[in-house]
Amino acid sequence: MSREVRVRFAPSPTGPLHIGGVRTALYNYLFARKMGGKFLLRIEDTDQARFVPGAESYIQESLAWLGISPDESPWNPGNCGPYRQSERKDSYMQYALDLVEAGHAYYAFDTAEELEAMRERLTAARVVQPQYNSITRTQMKNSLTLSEDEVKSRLASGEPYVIRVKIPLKEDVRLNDMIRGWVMVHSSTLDDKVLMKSDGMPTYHLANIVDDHLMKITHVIRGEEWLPSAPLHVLLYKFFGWEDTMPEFAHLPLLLKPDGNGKLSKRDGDKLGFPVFPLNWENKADGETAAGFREAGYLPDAFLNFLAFLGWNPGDDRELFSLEELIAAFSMERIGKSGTKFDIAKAKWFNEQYLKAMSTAALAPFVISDASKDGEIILQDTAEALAALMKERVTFPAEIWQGSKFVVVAPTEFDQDVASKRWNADAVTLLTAFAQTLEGFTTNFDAETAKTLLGETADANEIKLGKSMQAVRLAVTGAGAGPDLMEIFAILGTEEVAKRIRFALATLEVIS
RNA sequence: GGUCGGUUCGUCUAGGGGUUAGGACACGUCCCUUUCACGGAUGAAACACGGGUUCGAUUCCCGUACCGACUACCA
Repeated sequence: MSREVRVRFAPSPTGPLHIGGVRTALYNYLFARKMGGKFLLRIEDTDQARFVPGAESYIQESLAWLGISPDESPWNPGNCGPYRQSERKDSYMQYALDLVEAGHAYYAFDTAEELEAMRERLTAARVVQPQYNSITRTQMKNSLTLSEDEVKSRLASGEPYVIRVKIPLKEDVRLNDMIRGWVMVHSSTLDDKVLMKSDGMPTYHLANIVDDHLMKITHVIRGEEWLPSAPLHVLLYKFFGWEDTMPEFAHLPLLLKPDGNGKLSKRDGDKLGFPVFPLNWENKADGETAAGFREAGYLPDAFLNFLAFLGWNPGDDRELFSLEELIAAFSMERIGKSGTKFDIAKAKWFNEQYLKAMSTAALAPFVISDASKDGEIILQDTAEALAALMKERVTFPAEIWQGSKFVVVAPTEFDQDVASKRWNADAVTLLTAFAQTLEGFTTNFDAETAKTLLGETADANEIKLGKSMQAVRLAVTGAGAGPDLMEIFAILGTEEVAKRIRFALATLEVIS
């Protein structure tokens, strides 16, 4: 029998959703769509202490921005709710108790101090790995060492306790990871992980397995940092008797720092000057902030495309994929095994490609909005004209207005470097004559006409146009470089161009 | 330290017993051009190391080195 594919993204609301998490969500989404299955989102908020208000809505907004919204989630529940573990709290204890009953788990009463003492003792005795396991549990206070009566009375008296999994002494635990193949570990290297915490909440390991089972998850696609605990999870499925529906595992390679080594972290973004989060973030409680790709000017489709290629490739030379195309091309077999260093230059390149492909009409809102921030109200037509002028030469939408606002706001200052090199007698002659020419010109003034007109004026005055061109640009735009000057002339019109030239003529000093 | 995972140009990667080891980003040069970009062309640039298997290993096996993850009543 083949089950409907159901995958989940299960973040913890402990802060802004990290870019690595976004990629994990994306791969889950792509796989679900590819297989005609469902993509669910489950909030893993079992740690009260680390809960951060606002983090959950941040996750929701991030996924919505990218268009990879889940089929089932706390905000649009399916049949397997609730989708927040805190709201499923009551169900976990019984599963833990079942494990105790079956002899696969036990109560432990050790205090934090006793645990610490044990670790110190073991470290002093040069035991390589101090851990609560099949050896050390015989010396601790738990239902394996205490009498049945004592356990009962401790439980009855309300003494705090945890429930720990009882890892078998000698057993090879193996799992067939979709990305890594067979991975085998010996149970003697595993420790008796806490399943139920003393606050009555389950740990990740318990809640995760129980919920994945209850939510009929068929494939667990998650970061490689979970690989070491995967054997424990396999063991838990076995203890629960759920082996026949145990999901397949796929452990994704990690996103690494661009320089040096290690996992990509928030600090890297701060240090290198680019975001490592999808959206801007601010923690109201402690004032912590983080920069987001959206606000930095990245287009969602470009960002998605970039993210998809961090650890996956389609096997051919194509790089530009829409979300639909990613779904069609995606396959788990083509996910790499090794960690991926994060390269912001490539992200910029993707953004440029998508920007170029966008229509000027679609770009206009960015321009209008940026202009209004400068106190300039511009029309759709103007915004589109500026977008047409700039979109092939910028990385981010904000650079359109930034690089072309001189069209709307006439320059009052001129680039001194350019002026000192180019504002010579020839330039002044040419510009004076050109301004006069423009005055009498009333027919259609397009880029082609402007070019002809300027050329004729230069010829008439026996001036080499090439040498004076930058001065012309300077007079009209205030800068020595920028988009096609003739296109700018066409947008400005004869009157405005003439006016600007006269202003420059009156303002700039001629070099000898 | 232990367990697990990984290792092809600076980066992302394709490939896989016999290849001039391919592409993309970034970088250099040239062309286009009124500037700056875009675009086009082109260049430099990689199989971690040592054994083994083999007629032949970058590819398969073993070891070493290096990198990473994990090693909590966090996920």
